[in-house]
Formats: sequence, structure tokens, C-alpha cells
Amino acid sequence: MKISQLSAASGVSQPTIKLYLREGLLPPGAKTHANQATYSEAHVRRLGIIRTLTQVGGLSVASAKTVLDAIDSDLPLNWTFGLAQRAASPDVDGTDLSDADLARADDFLAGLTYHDGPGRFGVAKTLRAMAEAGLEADGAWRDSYRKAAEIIGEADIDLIDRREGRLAKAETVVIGTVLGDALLAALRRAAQEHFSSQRYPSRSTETAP
Amino acid sequence: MKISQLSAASGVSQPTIKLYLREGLLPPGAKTHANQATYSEAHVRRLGIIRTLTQVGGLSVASAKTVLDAIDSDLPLNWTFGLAQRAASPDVDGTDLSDADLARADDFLAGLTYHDGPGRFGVAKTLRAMAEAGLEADGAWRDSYRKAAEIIGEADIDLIDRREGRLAKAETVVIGTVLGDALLAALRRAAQEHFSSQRYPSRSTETAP
DNA sequence: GACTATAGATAGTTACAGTATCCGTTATGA
DNA sequence: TCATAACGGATACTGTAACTATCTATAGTC
Repeated sequence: MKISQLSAASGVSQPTIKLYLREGLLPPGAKTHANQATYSEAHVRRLGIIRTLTQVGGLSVASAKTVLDAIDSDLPLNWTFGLAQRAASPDVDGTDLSDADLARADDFLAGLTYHDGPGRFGVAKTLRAMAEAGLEADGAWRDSYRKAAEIIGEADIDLIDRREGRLAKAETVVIGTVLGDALLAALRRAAQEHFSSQRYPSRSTETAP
Repeated sequence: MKISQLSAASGVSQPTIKLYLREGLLPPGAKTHANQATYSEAHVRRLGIIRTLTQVGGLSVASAKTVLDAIDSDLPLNWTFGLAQRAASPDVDGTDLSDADLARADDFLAGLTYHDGPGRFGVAKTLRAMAEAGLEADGAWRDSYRKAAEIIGEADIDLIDRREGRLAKAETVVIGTVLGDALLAALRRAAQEHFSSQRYPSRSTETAP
């Protein structure tokens, strides 16, 4: 398969494929000559994953590369998990978080063991932003969110457990981490519509432009 | 309050404040002369919301303006909801979705009434991406996600119900829609860490760089 | 043997968010 | 009062990220 066919098969333009080759997201094709190479079905599949991560998951090309490298490597699964989480949650580090911010997060996370990482820091950062924006979340709302997160987190780990082999697990970790966020956000919108239209029946016909 | 004080009080640089004034995200100050104006505490608060939407919520300046306009307007709350959902979920429309894509989404959403909108379309788009990426989600995982989404969606609507007055409701809708996604993603990471470390105790010490 | 396609390099484009500079005017304080 | 600083507003610039276009020499094809 030549680059033109790879482009046609994947729906990605030739210059963009060359970009991904340059950046190392896509492995080079098998060289037949100094300036000729052939590509395989694996390249088509890889391009699909790249587009998924960047278009649906919103990852930058650089983040996508980090995550793809983690799939290919033989790092322990834990690391892959951490890398995927980090790639999918940009600029979440502990700096600029006060003790009070972290205490608020730890309070919210009651019942969950936590570690320094995107989870704890992200919760702290978001709760602080909510407080600053004047949205105080009451106990019932918080309990619902924590309960929902527990259900999801366990389901995610179960799903990975059910996979056979390191590669399958790693791919599930990466795709699941990135697309799970998108799916959850979309499901949340659907659920909001559902309960909103139950209580305010006009919503089903009145829709924003 | 002059622009320098507004800048100091909000932590936003003067040129950026001028940018938001130009783009209409921030209402102009009260003119005292042809080239003098004073700003109020409301401007500080407004700047906080703008930064929250753009920095934490990841909204573009243009999307943030749409959403802020919805808060200020006297549109029905339903519309504000739809606008906020749309702003927080970029390029989610029904085009390029096949009947099969929608059927898969509707199957997933079983039990929830759904309408055309970011929820249904986003679910369809994400599930298609998962299928293309070779991540088939089994029934247990799907049930968990739907259950979690129901809990969250209902909690969101309850929270809005408890607010008094249109403005408070509208602000809750907007902030909640945008920051709720971020909070949920962070909680999900924390929960994943929790269950992951329960099953693979090494995770607590082995962390990706 | 004319013509297209190729790999690889280099340069250009677009979109966006933020920054810097300039202008004439207004405020301030020694 | 008058020099200096700050102002509002307009314009232009910077940086970044993701593509996209063009070029060159070579290889495959009809």
C-alpha cells in the first residue's frame, strides 16, 4: 500500500500523514527503495486511533504521541494508566494548589483512597474554580457525583481486568481513558435533557438555535 | 475602579481585559469622560467567570461569549441549558452520523428519553469512535455508565431547582455544565486510582513520571 | 521515454489567544 | 501649573498548534 492508498483508506490527507510520520505518531512504512515505502493495514488502524485521540479525545498531537508510545512500550500497566490520565487532563499538577484546596478535595473524595495525581489535583482545581465562581455545591449533589464516580471507576477497572494480554489491556486503558471522558460528558447531557424534559415538558419542543 | 485596579483585583492583564471588552465578554465601564471609565466589583466577578470558562472549562473566547450572553439575556432556562451544552461540546452536530450510529446510541440510552442534541449526538459519535478503535464495551460497563449518568443528570437538575431566581439558576446551569464535566473527569480518575490500587497495590508507589 | 507518484525537506497558512505599542486625552502631585 | 503617569481605544505584533503547499530528486507506470 502506497501513501496515496493509505490516505484514501484512512481518510487522512497525505500531508497530514507525512506530519504524523515526522512526529513519530505513525511508524515509517517498509522501505523498498531510498524513496519508496509501503504501508500496511496496521497503519490504517493506527491512523484511526490517532484521529480518535486527537479529534474525539481532544488530545494534542504531542499528547497523542506520549500515549501511543505507552501502548507500544512494555511499561507496566500502571504507568500506561498514569500516562493516559495525564495526557487526557492537561496542565493538572499540584503547584498553585493551597492546602485548603487539597483539603476540600480530600473531603469530597471521602471514602476513596487517593494519591497525588490527576484525580486529586483535578478535583481540587475544579472545586476551587466552582467556589470562586460562586457555585457552592451542596451535600446531596456532591454525594451523587462521588457515587457516580465510584460506579464508573470500578466499571473501568473491571473492563480492563476482562481483557486478555498486555496490548489489549493497554489499548483499553488508553482508549477508555480518553473516550470515556467524552462518553460520560455526552451521557450527562442526555441525562440532563431527560430529567429536564420530565420536569419542564416544554424543553422537548423548545430548543436553543 | 480604573482598569489598572481591575487588573490587579482580577489577576487578568490589562491587554487581556481590553481584549474581553473588545469582544464583548466584559461590559464596558461607566464612562466619566470620552476616554475615562470606571469599573465595579461586578466586573471583577465577571472576569472570574470568564477565566473559569476559558481556563478550566476549555471554552474558546467566542464560546464563552455565547454562554455569557445567555446568562444575561432573559431567554427561557431551557435555552440557556442548550446553549451551555453546545458551547461545552464543540462540533457535535447530527451530520455525518449514520442511522446505525444513532441506533447504537439510542440503544445505549435505553430508559432515558432523548432528543436531538449534544447528548444523543455526542453519545453516537463517541460510541462510533470506540467501535472504530476496537474497544467493544460490554453490557456491564455500559449499564454502569448509564446508571452513573442518570445519577448525575438528576443531581444537576435538582441543584438547579434549588436555586432561587432566574439569574442564579442560569449561572448554575452555565457553571455547572462547564465545570461539571471537568469535575466528573477528575473524580473518575480518582476513582480509577482507588480501585486500581485496591487490586494492584503496587500502583500507589509505582507512578508514571 | 513521457508522465505521474513517491519520500523527504522546507516553507507557508490559518486560527486563536494574548501581548505590545502608539495615540491623543485626562488625572495627579510636587 | 506643569511635568509625568495612567487612561481608553485602535492597530499591529507574537507565539503556538495543526495542517497544507511546494519543491527536489528519484522511482514506478503506461
